[in-house]
Amino acid sequence: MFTGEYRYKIDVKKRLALPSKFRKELGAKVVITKGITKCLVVYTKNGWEEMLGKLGGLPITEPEARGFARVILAGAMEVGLDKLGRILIPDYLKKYADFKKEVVICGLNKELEIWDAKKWDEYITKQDEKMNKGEKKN
Amino acid sequence: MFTGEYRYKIDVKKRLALPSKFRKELGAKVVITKGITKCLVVYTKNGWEEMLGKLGGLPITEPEARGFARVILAGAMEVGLDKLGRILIPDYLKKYADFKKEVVICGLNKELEIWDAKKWDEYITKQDEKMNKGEKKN
DNA sequence: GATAATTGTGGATAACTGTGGGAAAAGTAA
DNA sequence: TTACTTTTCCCACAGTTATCCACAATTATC
Repeated sequence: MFTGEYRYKIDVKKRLALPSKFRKELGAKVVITKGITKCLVVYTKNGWEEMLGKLGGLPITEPEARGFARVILAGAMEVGLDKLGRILIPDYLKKYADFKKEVVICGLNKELEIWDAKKWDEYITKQDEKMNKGEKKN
Repeated sequence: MFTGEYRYKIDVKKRLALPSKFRKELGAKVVITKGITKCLVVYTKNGWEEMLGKLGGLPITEPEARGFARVILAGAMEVGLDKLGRILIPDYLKKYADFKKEVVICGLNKELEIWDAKKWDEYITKQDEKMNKGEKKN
């Protein structure tokens, strides 16, 4: 079970350390793919299998269904953790999520999400305010 | 299992490298044919057999289905990988998919698709936006 | 609080692979 | 045949990626 918010930097070689707390649970390989709100999602091997199961047998002749499969499958990349627990972020995913240098990794129970730090800050501030909007300003 | 998005160039001799990750799984020969949305599809030997099975399941008396089968079958070509993992793209397929120099190869579980890079970018950007459309603008 | 262990970050080196080009072989046309 | 184009096979090189290691800063332990 993954929880919490962690800040890391992507280095010049596009490497990103995953929180050391999570490494045992993540295993040697993970699957990274596109998430909603232009962030990335990291699945464990098992988590990914489950995800694939939901895709199920798609009718290959349907452009609509095929389009969906394209986004999910072509977006996904299996990446190995190096000896120090880092993964490589493929270019196209880095671009998709608009990563600058600093990112936020957050635990979401079964999976992780990776956000560009600035985007996360803005997003979470907004969410915090929404949650507290009934409260008086002080 | 094929996943991810890779960019390659077709050289002057119409050769195209397939992602090195995939070569073991692809084997020495693959089948390349026309796909939906003016892209090309690459099957492994086994994948192609399966595909043939599915085509056989279609009602051959239906002009629609028969047309589909014609395009796929008449479009198909068995091509071998050279020592460096490259295949030759036949002229008529190159024309069909409107390849300029740069193409995108994407993994779709059992098969690969090859797109002209520019076309892919436009397509996938649109799909990405669709996936994120629930998001509020600010 | 001091020492030891862990971990985030950056580099260096070695291996791999994308891409281009050349030579040999095979096909074509005169 | 000869001259010329096209295809096939092989290799070279540059740029990228993988692997290993170092250092500093943080965290844990006693």
